[in-house]
Amino acid sequence: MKLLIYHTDFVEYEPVEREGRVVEETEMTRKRFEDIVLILTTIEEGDDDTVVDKAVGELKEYLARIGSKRVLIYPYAHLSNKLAAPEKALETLRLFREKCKVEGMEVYTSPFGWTKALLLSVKGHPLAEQFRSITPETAGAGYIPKALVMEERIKSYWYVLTPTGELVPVESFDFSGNDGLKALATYEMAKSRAVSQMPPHVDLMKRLEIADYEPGSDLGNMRWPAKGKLIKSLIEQYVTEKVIEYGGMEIETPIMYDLKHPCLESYLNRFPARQYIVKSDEREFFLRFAACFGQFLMAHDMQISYKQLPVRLYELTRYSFRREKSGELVGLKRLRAFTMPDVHALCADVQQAKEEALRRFDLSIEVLEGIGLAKDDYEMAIRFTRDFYESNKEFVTDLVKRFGKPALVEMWDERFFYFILKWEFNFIDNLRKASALSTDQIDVENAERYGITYVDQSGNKRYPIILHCSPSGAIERVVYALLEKAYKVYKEGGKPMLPVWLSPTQVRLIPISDRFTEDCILLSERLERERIRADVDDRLETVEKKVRDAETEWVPYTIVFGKKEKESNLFSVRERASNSIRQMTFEELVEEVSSKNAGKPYRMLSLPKLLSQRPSFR
RNA sequence: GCCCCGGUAGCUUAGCCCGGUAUAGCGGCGGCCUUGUAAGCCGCAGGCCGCGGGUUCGAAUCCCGCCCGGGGCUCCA
Repeated sequence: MKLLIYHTDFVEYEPVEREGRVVEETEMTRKRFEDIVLILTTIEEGDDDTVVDKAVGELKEYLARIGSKRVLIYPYAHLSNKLAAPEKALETLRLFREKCKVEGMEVYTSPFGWTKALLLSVKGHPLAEQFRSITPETAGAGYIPKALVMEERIKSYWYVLTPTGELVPVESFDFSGNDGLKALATYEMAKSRAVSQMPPHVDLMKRLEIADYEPGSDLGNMRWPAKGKLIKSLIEQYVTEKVIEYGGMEIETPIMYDLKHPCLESYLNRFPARQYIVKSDEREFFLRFAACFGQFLMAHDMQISYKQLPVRLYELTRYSFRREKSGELVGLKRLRAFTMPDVHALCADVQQAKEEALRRFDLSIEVLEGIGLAKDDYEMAIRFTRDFYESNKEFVTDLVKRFGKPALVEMWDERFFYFILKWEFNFIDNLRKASALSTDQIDVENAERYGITYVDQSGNKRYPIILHCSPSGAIERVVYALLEKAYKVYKEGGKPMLPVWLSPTQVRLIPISDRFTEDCILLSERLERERIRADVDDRLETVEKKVRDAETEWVPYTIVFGKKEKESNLFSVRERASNSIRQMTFEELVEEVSSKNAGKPYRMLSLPKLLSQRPSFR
């Protein structure tokens, strides 16, 4: 049985002619109904009493939600290609009408067996259009992906787990001194992601020419002018280097996959209607929303011995795509196209998976630390089944102990997802909204789904456990976190800035007049040879103006260069972080900046060295 | 989809209630100043007031429709 339901302002129909041998008698007049629920009903082969009961139940529930009782039951054969025989269909339809009346609905009917002219006006609210498919087997709602049905049923139990292994129900945990965690708990448990005000990073990303909206693209697809691109590239490079150091094998895979690929179909159901679809001739492809597909398909074809485990595959996806709801997209926090480092580890068994997970946990903390986000800046959430916790308490506690702060726990009675454990680090922004940065999952399902195997000691093929980790989270989101963090500093009276290694201009040279521009250019070249990004503000502006502009650009070191500097080789270095002017030699300056760049990637400034030559991106 | 708010120069914006084709700052351009640590001075250019229609002698302003953006709600086929 199929029900296509419309909540309407009005419906009009008029019988035109008899269509089949089984026909109900009716008046040949036009009928109009105001503010009524139209139910286009198709009776299919095998529909019985239980189906009707279920349909009535669903309908009743629906009517309660929209607060209506008036229904027009309208026989409509076009929702199925396996119609019941007409006699049987009419009988079932009549039963349906009767049961609806018994349930207290105000039932109107249109005649079975007629071609009818139909005019309707559907109300514009979210529940106004509904579809139900009810079969004897399920006697349940169709058309809803399994994962979503399960998600509805999932009951979460919330706790806080302390580094000493105490598991406290969230409502009895004392959050004093753990304000960030409190914000996370509130945010998570409400399950709401909508944003109510503009977060401060949005203005910053535009003003600093880091990122901006691209009106010519879809929502959540950003443009990155030169400074932003430099910052983004540096973070990408840094994360990649750290993952390779950890043992990741960097690979690259396609961004689009066949919608009909058997392995992908069920995984796809996890995110119904959230993909971009690309049509190419007759085929349809979806744009990947994670690196999993490419890596799993690659792993499927690999020959792996137990001796090689864990095998670690790494890709930085540029991009992954998710068609997030428009209301959720603000600035860089949540995007439809994002850059995601993703490292999978294939592990022999749960024991090896746990050991590997700990390494990746430490890696994630280290990566965030290197980027400039300390443990104070984020909170941990960890999710698992009760079962897993009971038999792996020591491991779970070890994770929280390594984190060193209490963590929010979401616990389920059953395993609904493909993972048995998942943790994330959540950044809390200035609006007290949380968003996940690093994450790792222990996946016990996908190896089988994708046919990924390794050969064990006795020559048998076995399915590995797969860990899914993003050590930093989306790169764009890392930038968001850095900007939000800077704003927090500013709000508390400090000077907002990016880490020196990420600052596009690290040293700004300000010649006191154009007589010194040449000296500044030479000095900037010396700095560049030391892998320090320097530029020269050669504009015919006052020193004050140029200093001010350097400050509003968040340049970490500024040198005003004039006669004194030329003669003494001692510089007055204006340092943003300490808001002071320090006398330094060239060597001391190089030493200072280099120490902040140590262990981090370097890229040249991809902007004209002379500020007079630099166009504005906005 | 519905509700609320908005759309004026490259950017930020005044004017709108109460109709008379528009204000300022930044930025850009030109000139003066050759400058010592957060905005030097003078001048110039730049606007189909989101689009379409209506009312009116006359619309940025009032009315209707639409488009786009931000937010809320809701659905997450």
